[in-house]
Amino acid sequence: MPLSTAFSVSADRPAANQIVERLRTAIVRLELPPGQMLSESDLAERFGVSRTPVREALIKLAQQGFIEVRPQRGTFITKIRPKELLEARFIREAIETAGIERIVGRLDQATISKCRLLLEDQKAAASAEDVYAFHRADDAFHRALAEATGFERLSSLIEGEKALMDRVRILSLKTTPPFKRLISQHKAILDAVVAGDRQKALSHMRKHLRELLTTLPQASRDHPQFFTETIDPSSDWAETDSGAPL
Amino acid sequence: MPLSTAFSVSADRPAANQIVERLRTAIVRLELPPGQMLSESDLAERFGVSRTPVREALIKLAQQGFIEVRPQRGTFITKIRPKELLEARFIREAIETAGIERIVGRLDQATISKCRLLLEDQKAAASAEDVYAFHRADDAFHRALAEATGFERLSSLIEGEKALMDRVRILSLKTTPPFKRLISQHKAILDAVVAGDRQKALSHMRKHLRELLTTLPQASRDHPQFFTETIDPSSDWAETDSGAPL
DNA sequence: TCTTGTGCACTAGTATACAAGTCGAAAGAG
DNA sequence: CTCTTTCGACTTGTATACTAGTGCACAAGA
Repeated sequence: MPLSTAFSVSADRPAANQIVERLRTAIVRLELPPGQMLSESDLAERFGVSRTPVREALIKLAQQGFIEVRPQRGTFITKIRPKELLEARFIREAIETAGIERIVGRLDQATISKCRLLLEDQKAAASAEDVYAFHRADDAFHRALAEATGFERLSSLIEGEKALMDRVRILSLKTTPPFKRLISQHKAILDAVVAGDRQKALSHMRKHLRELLTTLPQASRDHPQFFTETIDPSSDWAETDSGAPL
Repeated sequence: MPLSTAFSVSADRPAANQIVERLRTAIVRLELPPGQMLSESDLAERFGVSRTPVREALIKLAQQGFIEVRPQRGTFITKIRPKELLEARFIREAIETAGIERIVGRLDQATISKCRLLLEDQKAAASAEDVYAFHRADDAFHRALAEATGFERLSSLIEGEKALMDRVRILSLKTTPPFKRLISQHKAILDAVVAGDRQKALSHMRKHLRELLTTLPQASRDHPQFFTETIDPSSDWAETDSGAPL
């Protein structure tokens, strides 16, 4: 979403929700760069609505950590905070491995088929070099596994943590997309879960998650304006996982 | 907060935030009963402000899961959903045990002192039979351990999950407060963490968390109007933990 | 040149008015 | 009595106007 683009909202559902979705997508895709200031009145004009629904959308996005409202000063796209991403990874490892524990060897056939289909989607997106399609399929794969636990909020929680990491993921997918590696990791996780091999499933999931931010130091140096700080790859920034053995 | 009470907000900080805090406290303490309808205009009148800040407060509370907005119909305090509580417990077990893994044997002296002080607070509150004071000290204890991981969002995440369980906790604390049991569990967790006994610390934390909802079936039968469904204690409702051994 | 003040253009926060949908009670027809 | 219809009193959603605070440009003074 270039900063000058005009959008319109449909009348059949609340404008605020539509604005949330559009802005969130634009933020995650870095079309709205971190640090960028947002003007409520400007957004209202571009969306063709009044300030009220825009404000309500911004409140929601602020609670999700995507924007920061500084009273009487302005509203800004949050810069990427490496420490926050490491936390998100930690939290995801804790939750997603707990989820694995719960579903290993107990996946129903429908979920297995769904996951295998999503793996095909990922392969297709990788061949087409469609970063966003791959991204969507990746999300859906993790969500499918989370939903298989029978816990509804689990997937939305994971999605929230994922979203925080998405901007860096987009950066790295654009430069050096490790499509094949990610796909094979997903396949390994799924196979182990289906086979009921608890240790293997856990270890694959842990490895998968711990690798997600390997591009963080490089990205923070390539785009320092997007980050609150740059990360020195030689430092101990990676020593933030659970410490559990793979 | 009885339904007819009038409140006022101070002018030195955003009204919406003050309203969020007041309503949240009232909801958690069941002063605003689950299922109760809230009127924006009524709240505005009682707080002495216009509908706008009230609406913004309600949006935030809705995102936190405390209220539900049904367009053109009304805004309601959410009823307690047992399944949601079991999820919250599952998530807490995943996250808090991961936190324990990270801090076991590595607590600094300041944190240790702080935690011991909070244990004293809990004892004092138990003696005084002050449910809310105990509740606050309990929150602070878990938060202190979470913050010791060095991860800032961890404690706020835990607090969110705790808050969902708080209404049931308040119910059980009011009828049969297991103060002493909770305190000794806290002490056992802390001692094991300080001593660096990983297995013991994990097992104590797991046990502590899994016991938190033992009063859920009783509470759901005593106050069915607060719940979306009642829980049969003989059912397998408890079989929702991670399955990890104690 | 540097400092200081002053005003203007911006910001978010709040108040108020109106629009659009929902539900129930009362009125009227059979 | 029963069913139907209509009207009105609610609800949340949105638009608009106003308030109060921030910061920057720019001019006036040393």
